[in-house]
Amino acid sequence: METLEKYFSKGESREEQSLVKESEAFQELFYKPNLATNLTKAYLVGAGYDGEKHLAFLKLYEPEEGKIYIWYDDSFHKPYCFSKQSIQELQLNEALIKHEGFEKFEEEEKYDALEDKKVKVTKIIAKDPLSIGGKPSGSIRDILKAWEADIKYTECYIYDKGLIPGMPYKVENGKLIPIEYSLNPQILNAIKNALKDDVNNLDLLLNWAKLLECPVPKFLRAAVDIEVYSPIATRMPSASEAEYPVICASIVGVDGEKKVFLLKRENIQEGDAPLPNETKVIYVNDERKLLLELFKAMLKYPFILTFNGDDFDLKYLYNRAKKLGFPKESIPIELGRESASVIHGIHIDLYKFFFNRSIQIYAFNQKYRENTLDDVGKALIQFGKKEIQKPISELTYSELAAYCLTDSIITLNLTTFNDSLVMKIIMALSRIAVMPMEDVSRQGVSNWIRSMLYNEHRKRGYLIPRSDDILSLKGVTATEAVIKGKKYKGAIVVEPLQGIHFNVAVLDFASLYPSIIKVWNLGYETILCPHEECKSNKVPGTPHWVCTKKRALESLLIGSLRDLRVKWYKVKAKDKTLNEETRNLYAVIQSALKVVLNASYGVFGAETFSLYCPPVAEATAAIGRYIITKTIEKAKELGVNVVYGDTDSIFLGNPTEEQLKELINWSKSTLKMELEVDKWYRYVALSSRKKNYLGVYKDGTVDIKGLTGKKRHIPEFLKRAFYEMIQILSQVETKEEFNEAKEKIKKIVKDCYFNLKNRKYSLEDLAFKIVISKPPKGYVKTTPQHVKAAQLLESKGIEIKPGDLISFVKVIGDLGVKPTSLASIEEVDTRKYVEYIESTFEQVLDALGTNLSELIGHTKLEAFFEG
DNA sequence: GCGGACTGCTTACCT
DNA sequence: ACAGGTAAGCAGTCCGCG
Repeated sequence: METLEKYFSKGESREEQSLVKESEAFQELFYKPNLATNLTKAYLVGAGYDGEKHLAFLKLYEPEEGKIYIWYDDSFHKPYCFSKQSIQELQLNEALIKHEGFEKFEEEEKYDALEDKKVKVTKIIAKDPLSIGGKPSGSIRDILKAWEADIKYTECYIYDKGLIPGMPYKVENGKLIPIEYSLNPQILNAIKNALKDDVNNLDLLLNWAKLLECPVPKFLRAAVDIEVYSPIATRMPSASEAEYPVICASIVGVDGEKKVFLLKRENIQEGDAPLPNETKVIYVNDERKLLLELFKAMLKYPFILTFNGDDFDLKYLYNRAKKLGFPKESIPIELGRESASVIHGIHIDLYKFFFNRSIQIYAFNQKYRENTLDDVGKALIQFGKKEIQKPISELTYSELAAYCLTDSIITLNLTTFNDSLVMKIIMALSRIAVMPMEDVSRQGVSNWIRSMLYNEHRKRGYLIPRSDDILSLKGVTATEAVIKGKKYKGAIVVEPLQGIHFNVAVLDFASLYPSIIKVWNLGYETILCPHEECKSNKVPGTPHWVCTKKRALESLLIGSLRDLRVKWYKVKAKDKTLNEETRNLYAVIQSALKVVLNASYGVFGAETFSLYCPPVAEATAAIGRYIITKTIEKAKELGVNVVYGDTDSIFLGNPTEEQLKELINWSKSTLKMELEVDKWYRYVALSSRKKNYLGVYKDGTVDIKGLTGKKRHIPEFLKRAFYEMIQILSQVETKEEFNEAKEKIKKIVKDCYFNLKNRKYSLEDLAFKIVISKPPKGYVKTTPQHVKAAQLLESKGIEIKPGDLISFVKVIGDLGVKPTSLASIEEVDTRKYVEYIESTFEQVLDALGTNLSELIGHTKLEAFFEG
């Protein structure tokens, strides 16, 4: 049996016994920033505002030393906003003139894109950011109609100085100088060549390429995790109260350092849970010492990673340290309203990053479904949380250490796997969004796009429009949505032609909506523009028109990013002549671009987007409908059988190469849209349902879309039976072979039914697993089954939070359901499960031109087997 | 008082 | 806090029924 002895660093642990004089110990933690006076190469990773010095500052990361340097603004840049009133008029505004934060006026000329004309504006300069906006009342933006008054000051600073977060800079005698990155001539030529069709915005495009191709440094980082004592096992201690002691903390560095700090408590056994070899286990008698040592260890790493550190770990540490009498300056943590930062560097909360829906779907292809460290870890690095059988507070020292350490290891590894993929994505997004890493990793895609567009406005001297002005000028939609309560009509789904179709080509438009925004010049300034002569340039299917005189910034930016992704990064990511590392890099960039592009249409229809402009979104969707409709017409004209289509794709039954070529060329020349062959199926099984099909590729791999058997809430036993059926269908090559397949499917259904009736399946197999999206009390209109189950769990004292996965089985009785953990196999309502078997299989049999009753010869499974 | 038709709610999915 | 469209199952309501 191994004991913890070997992990002890004997000397250190003796030292722990006698606490150094406290004040001296705290002194060690007092943060002394490294000031940037001369640096040869450092990356811009953060920005802030120093309230005492009244100066903006930047955080520059020097990767050779692994240190962060602080650089203070040397231009006396001040926060400001704009007014359309003249200085003379504003002079009469007493509240403004006498405002304690007001400094001075300056006259400026800006381009007002909403009106398409130059405007004279007055720049109202303030002494500090809060005076512009942010005070509970009486900020300058509250006393008059102001423009650009709700941009975060650090962002404002970054845009004005032309800085790009994530890019390298040097400092010479205190002066900050960008390090120009130039593309190597070979790459430059290759890009030019790939994009030769789009010469008009080549410069913009090459500028993006420079940002994206510029190498990313290695980040000296460590993951931190803590465990807190809790008197009630099922309850998470509150981070704002920080009532209970931190009993364990771990820190795992990318340099291999692994430390676990354990608080000595009474009646806790050492235990014999194994730990990784180089782990340093440090026991302390005093919780203050534990925090002190952890803080000291954190200070060595400029980048601190956590999983939910904003809301828990760092928040808890900060509040706990204060409670234990730490002087404020000795706590290397600062709490914001919704985040926690580390004073000496950068804190990245990976929970926030992985929780981001766009990241989850487009960057990681829905590989993880729940937003727990366990689920994300298992999905991305095949490494889940340590399983524990007891509450945290009852674990032995070694179990606790192993548990806590594992969390930090997973957290760190989530940023190291695949050649630090996650760090690279964050850097790429940081550069595209012109937003520091800490913000980009916490905020959603609509804020990234906002920041990208704001920066471009500033760069070009555009006045950033107020949301209410956009809305009052261009807030109206003209189409009616199919779904009640939606703002406008969306995409078309083609009625599927039920049955089996062999040799089906699936064509789709590459990035349809971004292409539309590019080709049709869509943006808040060009839709419903003020020019009489543009009014005839109508968006099909709507009364809206689009400007013919000015190019919209959105169209320009989204268009160039789209071209770069489709024609360069996507192609290079698949280029087998490149080595794996290079290909990977291209893949990372293309997926970051994908995340941004996929949202670029939706944001215009999202009220929370600061450039919200519903007719832009409506026009995009309308043009999409026009394009797919015209394409289907053309295909039919060419004599091709269109069997299905959805939004940007059409499924063509057995087309000739000639027909495909003609259709693709027609699309390019007539619609200005790039249509391409995306997939080629050996056969597709279409039921009568939309968004619901099974496609088998020539090599036998299968695409399953929308079928019940694939949905993640369905019981495991049914999923297994479903996939057995898929396995059989994947082997079918010809029409004739379906008969044989049907026989095999019949057997699967039969087996499934008998196992169910004879209660051969475990409760786990029978469990439905449904996410509860609100707290159980939040369901006032109806009480769905998973909520009933959740209520039962709550009555047993189990905490249920939004986002939890509720596992329940269907049972006989009034409620009809029970949580899996509280049910027994005898009370299972098999009839309900039989209905599920029926409907799951019917979906596929429907497409095969048969059904269960035909297959089995009876109308109901039950009747057939019982009879 | 009960069952069928209907609407609305909720979740999971597709593009 | 990116959008709209679709499938499925269940909850709840209304209506007819001497």
